[in-house]
Amino acid sequence: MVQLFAYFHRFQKLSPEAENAIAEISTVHTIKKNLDLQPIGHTCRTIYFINKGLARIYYFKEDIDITEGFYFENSIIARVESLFTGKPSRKAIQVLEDAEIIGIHANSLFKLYDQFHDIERLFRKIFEAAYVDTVNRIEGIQFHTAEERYKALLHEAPDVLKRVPLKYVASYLGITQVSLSRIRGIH
Amino acid sequence: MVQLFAYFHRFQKLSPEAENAIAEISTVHTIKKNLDLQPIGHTCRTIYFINKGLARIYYFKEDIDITEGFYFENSIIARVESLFTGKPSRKAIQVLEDAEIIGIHANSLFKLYDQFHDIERLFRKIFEAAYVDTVNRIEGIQFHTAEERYKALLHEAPDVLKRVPLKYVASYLGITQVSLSRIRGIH
DNA sequence: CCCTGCATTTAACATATGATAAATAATCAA
DNA sequence: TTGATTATTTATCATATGTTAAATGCAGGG
Repeated sequence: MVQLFAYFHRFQKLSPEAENAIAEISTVHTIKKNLDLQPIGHTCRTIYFINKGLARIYYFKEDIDITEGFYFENSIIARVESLFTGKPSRKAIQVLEDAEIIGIHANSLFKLYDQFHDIERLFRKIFEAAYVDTVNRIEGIQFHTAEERYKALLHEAPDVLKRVPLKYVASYLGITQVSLSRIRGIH
Repeated sequence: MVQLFAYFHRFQKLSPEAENAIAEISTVHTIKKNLDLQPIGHTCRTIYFINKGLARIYYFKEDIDITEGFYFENSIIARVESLFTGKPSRKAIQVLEDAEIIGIHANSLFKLYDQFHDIERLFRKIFEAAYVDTVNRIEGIQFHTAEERYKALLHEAPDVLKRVPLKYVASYLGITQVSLSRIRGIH
């Protein structure tokens, strides 16, 4: 849990009582490469933190596997469109390397919000930051060619290209795998 | 302010004291069509609520005007990538119809978070919902043709096409105005 | 009411990306 | 190591969207 609380601390200082309360509703999972941490069709009731490994959120659009995002060590991963609405998610979380992941039980966490103002504040800040990332990502998608998007990824998150199969990267960039391969070929 | 508090109430019940505190840091502006409510290059320190009218957030990418989003009556508008980071925004807010808008002073609001837990909770929920909208929008962009995106907009937000000049709609959809016109031509 | 300046459409051509198929390359289990 | 499976690249052709230019339509100010 050390890693998790160090991550939290960057957003918000917590009282020891608050940390304990979070620890009590959290469990550590080890999960093998390529397995789904959360399946399609179930409501998201867990917020995950990645200690070790790498995961993606994906869904199917007309039988085509589309990656919505990649998530690395020391980051939070959750299907927020389900977590914050209570609706079942059409998305799944898949682990792309053998991973160690902390799951925080969301309903219990939301109850802690009443008791610990600093916990509510912590997660407010975490999701505000994630919101900002998402807004910035739209800007990246909206008016760039596939090649520009590839180069931006190469520059901003080279780890994705080192650790993730290209077939998953292509849909993340909004193109086919064949196009991605062509773009890489040009250099 | 009635409209504003009715909107808030849909997310979170507030105490009368909390409502008063918000009212005290809020001011009503009337602003003429086509004027910028907030210019490019300044840090966002105000959260706006639209009582009447219609606005967009836009920016320039290599001299091309790009619309990031449209915002109608009874909604919140803010340049969150500046509001939540304190960095200057490369984006502006422009009013597209004569408008009446409530501005909430952000720094004062954030101070109220300490005093009124329910205000912090209110805005946590508001921005969680906005975050979900943004995540869903990425899904809409990622793997649809321009024609599909146009039809989706026609279906989900026909008001945009009725009230907004098409030149602004095109960049919102991630295409040129000529392409949009062609797509509309086919029906 | 008529200009004048924008907004929108139409047309012709250029290009990036998609689709399909086939060839290599890499991975993994036996 | 071998063979089977999966991932990636390469090639060809089709098509959607971009680019530029011109034509048409529309709105606001005098």
